[in-house]
Amino acid sequence: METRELRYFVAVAEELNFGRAAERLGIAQPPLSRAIAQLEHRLGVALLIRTSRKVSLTDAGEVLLAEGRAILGAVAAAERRTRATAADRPSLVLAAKAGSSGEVLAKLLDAYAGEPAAVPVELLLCESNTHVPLLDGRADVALLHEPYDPTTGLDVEVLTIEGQVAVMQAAHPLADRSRLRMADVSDLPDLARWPRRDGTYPDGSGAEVRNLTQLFQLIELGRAVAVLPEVVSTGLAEGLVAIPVVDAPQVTTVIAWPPHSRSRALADLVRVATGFS
Amino acid sequence: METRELRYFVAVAEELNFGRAAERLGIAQPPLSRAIAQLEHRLGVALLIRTSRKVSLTDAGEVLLAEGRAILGAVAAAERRTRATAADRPSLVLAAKAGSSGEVLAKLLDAYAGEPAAVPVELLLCESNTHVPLLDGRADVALLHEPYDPTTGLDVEVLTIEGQVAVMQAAHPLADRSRLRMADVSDLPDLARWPRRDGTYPDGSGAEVRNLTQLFQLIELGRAVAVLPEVVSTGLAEGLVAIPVVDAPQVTTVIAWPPHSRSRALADLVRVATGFS
DNA sequence: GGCAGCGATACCCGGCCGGTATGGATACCG
DNA sequence: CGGTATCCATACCGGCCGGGTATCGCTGCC
Repeated sequence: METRELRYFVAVAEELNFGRAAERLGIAQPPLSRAIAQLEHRLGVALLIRTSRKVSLTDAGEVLLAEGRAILGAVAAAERRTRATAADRPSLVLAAKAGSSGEVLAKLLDAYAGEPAAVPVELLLCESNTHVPLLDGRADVALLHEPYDPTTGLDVEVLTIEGQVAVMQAAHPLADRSRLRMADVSDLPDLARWPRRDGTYPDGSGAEVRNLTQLFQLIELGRAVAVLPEVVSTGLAEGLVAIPVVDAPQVTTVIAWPPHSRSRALADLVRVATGFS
Repeated sequence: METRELRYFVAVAEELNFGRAAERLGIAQPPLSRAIAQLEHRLGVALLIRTSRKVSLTDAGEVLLAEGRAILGAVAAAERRTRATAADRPSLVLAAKAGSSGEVLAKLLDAYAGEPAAVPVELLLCESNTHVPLLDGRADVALLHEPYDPTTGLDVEVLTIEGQVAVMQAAHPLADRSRLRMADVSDLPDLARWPRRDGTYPDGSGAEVRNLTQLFQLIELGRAVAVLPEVVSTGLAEGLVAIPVVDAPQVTTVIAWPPHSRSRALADLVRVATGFS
């Protein structure tokens, strides 16, 4: 199986339409049809079900779509890492969620900068999905938060473990409580909703949010309530309160990197990061 | 980057000889030279240093070799899994070390067989490197032992944690001790040596072993001593003794599977496995 | 200095990838 | 119910590129 075939198949599987897929790939439709047919023939497996009006995936096609995406990401990452090594890139790229982990991040960068063999660290601030740049090679290392970020396929070291707090306007009915339980907040009509892994949102009446900036804006406007790691309580904006949620799942901040990394700088950074936990 | 190019590069990087690599690939040497040159040109990166007598890898080449191996494994795995799905393979393939984990394995298979939606489980018994068939798609799930098997890039659940025992002939000088420390055994001249990840053996005078069958034969012949998980003490052969090594690292038996697996049968098996821990 | 080993270069051929034109099936609509 | 738009498959053609053979150039080594 060539990556070209995988690129073609993934495009068709995502578009479920040969014409649009061909356009996206920058080729004409007939060669694409032929390429997919050849791939199916060589695998001896039907990947797509074509009616003349609709294209859908077989079970095998679903599997190959998932595997293919992962492989294409790995190939892109391999190219980037190879080029970065050749260019003797004198910097580490660290991915982190914008607005989150500020304290840990600052301490980490400070501590690492004091290392004898420290190299410049470039920050890649993500809105969410902080693990993605790690998988496709745009970043060398990332700060992730379990259980919210997926860490499958990565090497990780735990940095901090913390409880969670409910953040809301001081005027909120619950704002005078000293502690809360999940049951108190889980049914609130204004509880913010985060997207699931597949990008869809769970049911509910709360605002749909995609990142922390957005979320805090809504909270300050009194339009949302959210349960967040307790580190956010430091430096909370005027008029907001943070109330411990005693039975919320613990949030683990981890430093993560792709397996079989061989960079000295990365090893140093991880050592420093785990050192001051 | 096409997988063809990666196959070619990995072959050359492993052989460090264009002629042999070409032979291994089943093509002539000149097209191989050209393909590698094109790959380097497209990447804009030197991967190999050729003197007319010797080929060696650049740093970038080392990186691409590691990444390339992983990618080729993933591609092979993707093909196998796609075909397996299409064939509606009614079985799970479970990889385990031959001779190890016998008890856990039996309990697991029994418990799973009692599930309502159980499918036949095929066993793939490995001499070692039990994780390899998982990465290249020959197995769906494996029993691994940390810290001895690498689990990077896999999803795992812990099944059992146990101490280790030293196994030796009853006639061995240490055989009458009731407990041992690592210091007692680590310098024994007949301590069996396991291969490292790269296949080479550490220095020492003990026998070089590759699997448990081999090892037990040597121990029964009085030619070796080994430190093994305590589960081996049950059902030990006549004339052998197992003595707890109190400060040996704990061995964790885990059930591992490739990330983003979507099989119902696998999910059931994992649930059953973690259920009776 | 001759030789053997090894990678690079030169050149040719055939297959395959990609293009255009067109056919066939189906849903939709007046 | 016929016309039409949509969409995938087929047919056919041309150019590129991957693979082959022959050969050269370089470098240790006997």
